[in-house]
Amino acid sequence: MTATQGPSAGDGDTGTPDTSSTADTSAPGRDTVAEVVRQWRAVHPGLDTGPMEVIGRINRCAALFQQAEDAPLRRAGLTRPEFDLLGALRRTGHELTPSELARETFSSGAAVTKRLKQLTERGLVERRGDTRDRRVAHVRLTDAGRELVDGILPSQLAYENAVLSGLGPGELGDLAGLLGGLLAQLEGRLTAVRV
Amino acid sequence: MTATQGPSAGDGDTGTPDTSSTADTSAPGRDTVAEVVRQWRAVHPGLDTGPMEVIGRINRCAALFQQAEDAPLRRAGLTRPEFDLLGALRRTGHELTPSELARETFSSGAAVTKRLKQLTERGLVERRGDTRDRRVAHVRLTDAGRELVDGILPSQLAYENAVLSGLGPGELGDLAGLLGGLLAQLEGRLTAVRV
DNA sequence: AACAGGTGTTTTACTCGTAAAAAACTTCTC
DNA sequence: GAGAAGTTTTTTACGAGTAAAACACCTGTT
Repeated sequence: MTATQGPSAGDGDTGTPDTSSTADTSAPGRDTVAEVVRQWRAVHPGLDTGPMEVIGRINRCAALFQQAEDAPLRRAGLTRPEFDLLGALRRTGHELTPSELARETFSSGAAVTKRLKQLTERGLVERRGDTRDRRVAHVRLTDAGRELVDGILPSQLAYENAVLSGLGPGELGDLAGLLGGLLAQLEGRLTAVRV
Repeated sequence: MTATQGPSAGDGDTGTPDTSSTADTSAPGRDTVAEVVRQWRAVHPGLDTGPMEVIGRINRCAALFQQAEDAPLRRAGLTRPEFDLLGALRRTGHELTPSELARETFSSGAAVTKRLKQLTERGLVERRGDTRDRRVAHVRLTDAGRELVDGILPSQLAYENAVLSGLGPGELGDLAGLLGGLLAQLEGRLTAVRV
């Protein structure tokens, strides 16, 4: 979340008139980001804090989600990256090579190698070598692996549902739409942009 | 981003009638999350993927932001957690104890200890012991530390601005508002909820 | 005053991710 | 075909975070 946004990111007051924005629904509890933004502005009065209020909140939300979702997974003896890997195999429905798994889970090849080693030892995935190209491996879920994923998934979704229960269906749809637009742009851009 | 959401999180179609949703159109740039949601639904037709589309996108956006923002920081020789720590000192404007820094940056005490060690060696922060209670330390920015933060901050904000430039000011405000509401609830809830 | 219990900070042991190099192959080119 | 160049996966070395224990110190009670 970058010191820029610290723990919190201001509500409403984004430069746009609050008129349209769901702005400060916030009757009861302002979020942590608001305070951080306030502090930055007190120190650097000229600052344009608009981006900070979006990015800071996204980062903070992500951190809270991760923390929350780790718990149900831990009960199943899995870490999030492990579940990501198993989930990729489950949702694609077919075998994947380590490289494909790396792409699919946004992690490095080395990390995938290590996770596969552990998951194989636990009997959740199996591997077989490619017959044509002996460099590549094909990884698939075992029955136990598939059952584990299918067992976790519903409770995971139920948990996510509970976490978002504060939002009405309209807000949820709005958020999904806005985030989808943002994400499409980020994904299209960040690969091409000189970082 | 949990295997649940994998790399991408579907657009629209959040449980709300598709009428409004950007659904699958897929014209130019669908985001990665959409494909993952589609895959999950193909495998588990009954699934309520609404929450996934929000949480998956938030997680993915956060990952992309972090990756993008790391670059400018690296140029200054700092990691994000280090910058978070310095930023906390800068924006509060006064000394903080290690525990306060841990709270402020959402990290563990042990992590703060290690970072302080490095930042002290680099001459960016200083520490002094409390005179009344000799357990506690007080940490403050050195001149070099303050200058470093102030030097990085504008470029960091400019960078964030560029990254979000695809959004109109209205959308940006809407997003900030919705996220603020969500975050306020998460922060109010997740501490009290039985995880 | 002594001690039980609490708090602030650091240390220890360990896990996990990463970048870079190494291995093991394949494919292209001459 | 032999060797250069590229690919897929694994290994190695290391940096960074965490949980739990250890330290160091304070405070309230008796």
